[in-house]
Amino acid sequence: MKVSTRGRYALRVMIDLAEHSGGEYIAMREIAARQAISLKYLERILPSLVEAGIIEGVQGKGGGYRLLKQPGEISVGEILRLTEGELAPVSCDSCVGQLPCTRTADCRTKPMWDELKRVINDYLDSVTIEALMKQ
Amino acid sequence: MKVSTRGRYALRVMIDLAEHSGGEYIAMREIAARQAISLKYLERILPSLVEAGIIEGVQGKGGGYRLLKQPGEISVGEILRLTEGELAPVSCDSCVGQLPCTRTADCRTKPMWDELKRVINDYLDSVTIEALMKQ
DNA sequence: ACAATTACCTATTGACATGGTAGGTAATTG
DNA sequence: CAATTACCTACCATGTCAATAGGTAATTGT
Repeated sequence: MKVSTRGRYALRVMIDLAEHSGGEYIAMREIAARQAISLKYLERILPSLVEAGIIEGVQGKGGGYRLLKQPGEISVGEILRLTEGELAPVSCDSCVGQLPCTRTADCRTKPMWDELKRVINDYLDSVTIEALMKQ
Repeated sequence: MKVSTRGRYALRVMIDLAEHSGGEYIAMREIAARQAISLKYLERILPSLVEAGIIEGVQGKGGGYRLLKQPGEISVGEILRLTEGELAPVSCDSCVGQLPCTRTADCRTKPMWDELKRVINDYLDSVTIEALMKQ
């Protein structure tokens, strides 16, 4: 039941970008230094955020990254789903599709896991990067 | 962000015990067979539940396990905390104790993680074994 | 006495995920 | 020409998960 560094680092980058952006591009090297995160490691985390259209990366001298959306319009849930994968506490694919389920007692817990997933996602979707900045 | 088999198995055992108990003791071998879980593996999961006074184990012929509380008085959160450890999405001990925190941006996320933990625990504490049985 | 059963211990294994490190090429831009 | 992202491969060390295996001891009903 842990969120890994991928997701936590991504959040820190988003906050950093939001705080230091006046529209110009920010080199990832700066952020890596500021946040004390390996540049190479960050390099492997960011593409999913670019792909999703949340940030933009520009090559060349003076290039770097920039937010494409307002901090108030980016939710924590969004970032974590992109970097961590689905925020589901249990991956219960084993039951899905094959009915009747072979593990009765196990599937009796499925509605609860589904609801837990909903609770988690609802909360994380309600928090924005902007809200985090104001802490 | 996953709940491991330890917690999931423990829940299945609790449901099984609740369903098959008329006060008598149930051999763990029966449950292992019924739930298709390795007996040896179960043997290592149960002690924490015994220690917490949720179930009782009796040795000797005719012995086995039994619930010590009503299914309606045992919460899922309780079982998972005993078998999985603390249900916190982030173990942010690094900041605690040392002020001022060295990672400003990271700690800006702490209140959110705390709240997420609360949300998760609140939900899981609201669901009882009895409720699961009725699914 | 005997069989059943939990209680408790150690050790090992295979698979997988995590959290990086290292090094390179290509493309783009001021 | 230098800076910078984009994208790639490969590797590694550590830890966790999910068991498996085997044993001893203690307890209990019959």
